[in-house]
Order: sequence, then C-alpha cells, then structure tokens
Amino acid sequence: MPKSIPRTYSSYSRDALSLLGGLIRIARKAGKFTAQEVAERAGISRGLLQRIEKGDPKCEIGVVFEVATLLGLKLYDADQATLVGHLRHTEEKLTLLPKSVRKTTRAVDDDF
Amino acid sequence: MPKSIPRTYSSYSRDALSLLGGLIRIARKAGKFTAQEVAERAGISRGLLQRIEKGDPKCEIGVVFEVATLLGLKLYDADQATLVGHLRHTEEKLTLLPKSVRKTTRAVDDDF
DNA sequence: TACTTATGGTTCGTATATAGAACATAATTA
DNA sequence: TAATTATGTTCTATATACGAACCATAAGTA
Repeated sequence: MPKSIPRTYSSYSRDALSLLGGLIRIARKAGKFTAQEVAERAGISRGLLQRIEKGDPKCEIGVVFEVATLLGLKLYDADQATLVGHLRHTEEKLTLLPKSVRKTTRAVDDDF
Repeated sequence: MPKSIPRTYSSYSRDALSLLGGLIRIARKAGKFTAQEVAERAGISRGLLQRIEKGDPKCEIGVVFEVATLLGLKLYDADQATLVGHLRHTEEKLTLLPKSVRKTTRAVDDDF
C-alpha cells in the first residue's frame, strides 16, 4: 500500500451507508438494546458499532451485515424471491455470460 | 487490536455477501467491462475487486457500495420509496425514539 | 435536585486489509 | 493451431481499521 489516495464516495453510496446505519440504530433502540450489548453480541467493540451506525464507509462489510442481521434487518428485501432463490438466479446468469470479457479485440478495421 | 478473535458470520450474512458480489460480477460482465477497467474507475486494485466479487466479508463497505453504484446496481430496492425518502423516514423514527436506552433501571424489586 | 448510565469522542498499539507486482492458468480470437 | 488477453492467485510492504482504555457530556431515574 505505497500510495495513500483518499477514497471518494458517490452521494448515492454515502446515502446508502447512512440509511443502513440509521436502520441499524433504529432497530437497536426499538429492541431496547444498549450499544454495549449489541457490540458484545456481535463480537465487536462499542466504538466500531458507533461507526457503523454513523455510516462510516471504512468498516468491514461483513461486520455491518452481521450486526444488521443480528438486529433482524432484511439485507435484501425479499418481497417475492428468497435470498437463496436470488443466489441461484445469480449463478444461472453467471453461467450464461462469457467467462472472460474480451476487449476491443484489436482487429484489422481499427484504422479508420 | 491486541486480541485476534476470528470473526464469525451467520449464513444469512454470508449469503447476502455472496449475492451482492455475484450481482456486481454480473453487472460488470453485462457491461462488458474488464476487472481492470472497473477497478481503475473505482480507484481500487484488481485484487480487491476480485475479493468483492467473491463476497469477502473483510472489505470496506464503502468500496463495495461504490463499485456497486458504479455498475448501476440499486443498493436499496426502491420499489416505492426513494432512498432519500427512506432517509427522511429514518430520521423521523430516530427523533421519536429515546436518545438513550436505559437498562433495567436497577430498581428495588430486583431481589426476588 | 443528585445519581446513574448511555452515548460520543478521543488516543494509542497492533493486527490486518490493501496496492502493486509477479506469475500461472484459462479463455477468446485470428 | 498459435497468439493475446482476462482472470486467478500468491507475495511483500505499508497504510489503516480495529480493540481497549480513557474522559466528557447527555439523558434517564429516583
């Protein structure tokens, strides 16, 4: 990690992070859990939970998802399709697509 | 970080991560982008993009969201409510809830 | 009011995720 | 088929997220 380039995020991503963090906070308060309790059950520090609830982009996604799951949040609004169904669908799509994305194929008619 | 406790993830979280990574990969291939291209546009390394597409829990959530956004994925299936609307709703809920979760209030009738 | 507890914000040391390069393999094209 | 390119994987050095221990403030309770 030689270069230290500060990361930038689109407003959409930041909004999504804030939303997810806010939902987590709401779920925690709705369940009458203290930050300490949730942090312990999730196996993380209270400080990290605070960052998660704030929507800090620099958190492990696995931990964020785990906390959300712990509090009963649905990560994927499975209105009709279940998560597993979604996964199966994903795999199907992947098998149909070419395994490598071949670029402009440096062909002959490139000299126009 | 003195102690090194390996993190554990619920199957639901792992499925969600795999799903998100798979959707990202599908979107990338559908758009005919090479991993190199997407990584460059996202300002990350190709190796990190691979881990993201694999659903590695130990990635910054901000980067994952950013890549997803870059490829046009909707992080929150805004069937009816927009993201911003969701956010407003979140804030409303938060203002209604007590700001601190007060625990069992260590009262008198605790000696049963 | 005073008391208790939750929350928010530091700082510091360390475990670890990351970038970058290198290499091998797989996949597509001519 | 050969040639080219994408992908997958491993390695090392470094930037940084994390846990832990603080303190200050806010918020709920008696």
